[in-house]
Amino acid sequence: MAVTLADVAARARVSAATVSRVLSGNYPVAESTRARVLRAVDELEYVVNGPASALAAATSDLVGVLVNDIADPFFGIIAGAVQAEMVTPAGESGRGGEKLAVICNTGGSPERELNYLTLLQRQRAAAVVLTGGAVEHPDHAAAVATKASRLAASGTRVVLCGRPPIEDATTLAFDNRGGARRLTEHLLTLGHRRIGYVAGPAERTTTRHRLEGHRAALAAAGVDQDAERLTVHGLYDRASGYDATLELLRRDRTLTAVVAANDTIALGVCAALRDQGLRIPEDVSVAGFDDLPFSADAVPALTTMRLPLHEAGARAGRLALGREPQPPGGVAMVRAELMARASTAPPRG
Amino acid sequence: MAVTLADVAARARVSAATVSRVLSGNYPVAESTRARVLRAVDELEYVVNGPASALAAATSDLVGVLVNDIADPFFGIIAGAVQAEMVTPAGESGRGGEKLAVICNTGGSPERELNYLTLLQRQRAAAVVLTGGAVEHPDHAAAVATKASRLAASGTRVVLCGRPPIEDATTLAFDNRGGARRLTEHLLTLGHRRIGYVAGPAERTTTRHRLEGHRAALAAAGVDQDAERLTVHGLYDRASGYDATLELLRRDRTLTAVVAANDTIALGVCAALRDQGLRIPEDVSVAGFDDLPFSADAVPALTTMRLPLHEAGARAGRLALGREPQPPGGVAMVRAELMARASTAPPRG
DNA sequence: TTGAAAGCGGTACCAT
DNA sequence: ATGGTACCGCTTTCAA
Repeated sequence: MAVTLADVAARARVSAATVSRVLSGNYPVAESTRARVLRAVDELEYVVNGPASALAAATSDLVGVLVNDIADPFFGIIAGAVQAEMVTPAGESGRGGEKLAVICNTGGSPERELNYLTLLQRQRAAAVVLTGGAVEHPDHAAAVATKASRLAASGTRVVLCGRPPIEDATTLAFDNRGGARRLTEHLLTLGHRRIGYVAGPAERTTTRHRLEGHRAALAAAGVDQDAERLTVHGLYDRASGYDATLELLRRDRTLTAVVAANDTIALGVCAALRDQGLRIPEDVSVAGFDDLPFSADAVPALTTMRLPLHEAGARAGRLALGREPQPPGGVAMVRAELMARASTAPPRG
Repeated sequence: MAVTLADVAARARVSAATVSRVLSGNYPVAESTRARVLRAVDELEYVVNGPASALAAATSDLVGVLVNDIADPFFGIIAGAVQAEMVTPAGESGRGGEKLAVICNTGGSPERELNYLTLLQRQRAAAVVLTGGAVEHPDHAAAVATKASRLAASGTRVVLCGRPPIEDATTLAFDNRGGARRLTEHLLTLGHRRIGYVAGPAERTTTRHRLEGHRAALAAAGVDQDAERLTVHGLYDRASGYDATLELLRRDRTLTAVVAANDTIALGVCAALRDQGLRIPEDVSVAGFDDLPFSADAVPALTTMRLPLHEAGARAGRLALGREPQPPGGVAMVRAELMARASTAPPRG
């Protein structure tokens, strides 16, 4: 039905082997035949059969990227950066040098995560990049580790981006704990003492680490007696931030600051505060995490920790392709940077 | 190296053919042997070789989703909805019924778009979903149409979501023109007469259609003499919205409203207005398009046209899988809904 | 209901 | 430098 290698070979009056060599460009071929082959390819509009070559070569040009929520720009930015690394640098042997980044949306579901890993294993993916916080349930963690080892064993590179290291994988770990700690320290330095915290889902590594950093800062300043009561858990979305804030205000109307586990939550926090007639930052200062592009527009007074998502994604992509040297020990820490805007305020009164 | 069908067959004491039948579930197999096979599969932790089966069956379980900018939630929402349709409804023949959605980020580049279409053709994708506005350059349009036909000819379903129809593809066209028209009509009804417009890149269908709708509304109200001068083009991002707004104010400081070609631009517009000391909506009303989740938080006073992105994506996914009947004529129009918030204001003075 | 065997379209080793 | 040719692992007639 479709044009095959053999058709091209016949037209170019060479063997299939030669055509294959021209196309993959990993073997010397006389310039004249090479030209003849390429012309035949063009004339016949030949397109390589991916599955066939993946089968024969025992490896495909797919790279899987797992994300928790593709509608969240946090993951969009990372995924986009990974994918951007997949295109061959200009000037290469133009033909088919690219990998195909497969972005898989797990929705944060452990089952779907494993499911996608299986799917990618089935596709004999060249690499898999797992992004974002991991679910901490022990069974699931073990299952993921097992799958990762199996993938690694079958030649698939495994890269983690934004979650704690596991064996057989290269890791770019985000400094969630340190970032959160410094964020809260910033508020403490401004004089805030009653600080609410809106956390993410309980069983996520990002949730736990950021909360730990926050608590550590409070403890160091000796103002952590109310920490438990001033923490509310929810999802990493706007609605949760909104609801959690109402709950926080119910528990303590005298809060002077609220820290959100990420910027999306922070937006909900701000909306709730506004609806309660509280001004930001005059009445309540708000801090977030990630510094997504719209954060500053949404709330000019928002203070956030900025993670270099684009760079992290790009690096993860290069690691997945084996284009960048492994970090020492297989683990690199990605630092977070404080974006304290001028309008962040000390507590009122 | 890896476990193969033959290994499973041997262990289950059946032929490879039988194992294949059990796994694909499209052929009667005795319950007893079926159980035996499945047990062998589990024991050996067998994972189907995707490329091999794609080669033999001449079709793969990949579905490509092309997006212009994966970091933009507009596309994230659509892509996520498409992907969500790929998982088999619970209760199905659990094993391997799922398709793998491949989200491809073109970055709005025509070359990359074609490139990805080739890549997907090479993978023998089961379907391809093209989302978002199309580039209008005639050569490129022709090239895309050709590729689409070729894909369709080789059994790949082609679905368009948010762009104008082409042959051999099923289309969900967004009502950009009508939506934009109604949006501007809303502002006119409030009494606005000097309305600025921040458009997207000139060669995009979405850009042109939305601008046409805006102009049509102005013309119908007889206030389009300044339309040309009050229109500034840019990219579909925040920075462009910011810069364009400064330019608009330079051209006419007495504007009472600004319409942005999408919500992301609208955020930049708002930021610029704020920085110029103008209040929203007291001094200048702002309207956007798409109503992304964060819009209302960012600017409570923002008026937008909401496109049902999630539903559109879900539907596109079902069309890609052949699970939903073709719309009559192969083209369905997706309506936009006006989200006029209470705080939208009539012009000052 | 099950098995045998011929491909599917490349790849890569071995010759020439 | 080029050709011949065994596979790669699964699907799918065709027979039994």
